Amino acid sequence: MTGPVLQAGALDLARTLSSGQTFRWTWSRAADGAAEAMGVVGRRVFRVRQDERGLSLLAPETAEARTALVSYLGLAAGAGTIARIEASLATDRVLAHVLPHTQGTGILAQDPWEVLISFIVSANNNIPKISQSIERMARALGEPLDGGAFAFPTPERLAGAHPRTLAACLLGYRAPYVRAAARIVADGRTDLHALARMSPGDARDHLLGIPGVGEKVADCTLLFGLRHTAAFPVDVWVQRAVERLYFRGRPRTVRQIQGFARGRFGPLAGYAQQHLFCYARTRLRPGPAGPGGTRSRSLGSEGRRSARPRRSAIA
DNA sequence: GGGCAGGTGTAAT
DNA sequence: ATTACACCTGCC
Repeated sequence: MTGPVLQAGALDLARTLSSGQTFRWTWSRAADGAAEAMGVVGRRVFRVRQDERGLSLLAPETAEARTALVSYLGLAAGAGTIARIEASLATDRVLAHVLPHTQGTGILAQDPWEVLISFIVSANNNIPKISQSIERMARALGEPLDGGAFAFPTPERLAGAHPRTLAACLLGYRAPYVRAAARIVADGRTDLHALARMSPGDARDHLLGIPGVGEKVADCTLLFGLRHTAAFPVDVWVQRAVERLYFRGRPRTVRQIQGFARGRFGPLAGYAQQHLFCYARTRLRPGPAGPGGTRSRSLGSEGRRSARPRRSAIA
């Protein structure tokens, strides 16, 4: 029996957890075909499921865990928040066509420390390897949890890690950045919770002073860790989507795209970014990928008639 | 086997 | 302020 259903509103669990903002969730197929997700949040190992009945927490079965999950999923402000935000975004002509493919994508309330390190690791990297590196860091340096899982390492543990340990996590040339960032946080030069109380601009400036943190990683930390929803991280996918959908495929600099996003989406830019990112990942992907064979190469505002190809939900 | 993957640091203009 | 380049590593 699945436990009581949570008030998820319009949240789409699969889309949210696979939208590139977190790297610690895996998927499995339940006996009845529904997708179940397992992930480490803080010191808890969550098992979550979403089907026709709604969203349910399979484990841990405690009231505290339920509260923590609701908070983590960004539902603390109320289950209707996502629907309201999407209604607002839909007033944008382009997003109105994007949203049918991406609706339900929420923004998680993650630990800014974990977000910071995860996105330092993400630089010039690919998603499977990012997940693998993070998993190895947890296994090597994190607190053991139930079920053979491990918590994300603390700043102190990561700062004190032997270079060989970090090398075994396949961090490559990012290892010194991870180490330096961990030291800065561990010794208090950066107080991530204090950053949460600063203005987004000041917090961003501070983050940019951390080794391995450029504009993209700083904006990801602002958005996913500090919940500054005006932040607009521009990665290659978002850049691609904005150029295609808003500039007729003409190249734009990251600077131009940031300025565009700020003016066009304002305080909801972060949400717009999530939808554009998901859209690009599922529909603007060049070349063949996945079991379905070749993907459509057609780009731009055409090609939005058929249902999107169901990506196998394996993280 | 060269290129690429959710960028950043550095050295040049 | 902008541009070019190298970069661990696994995968195609």
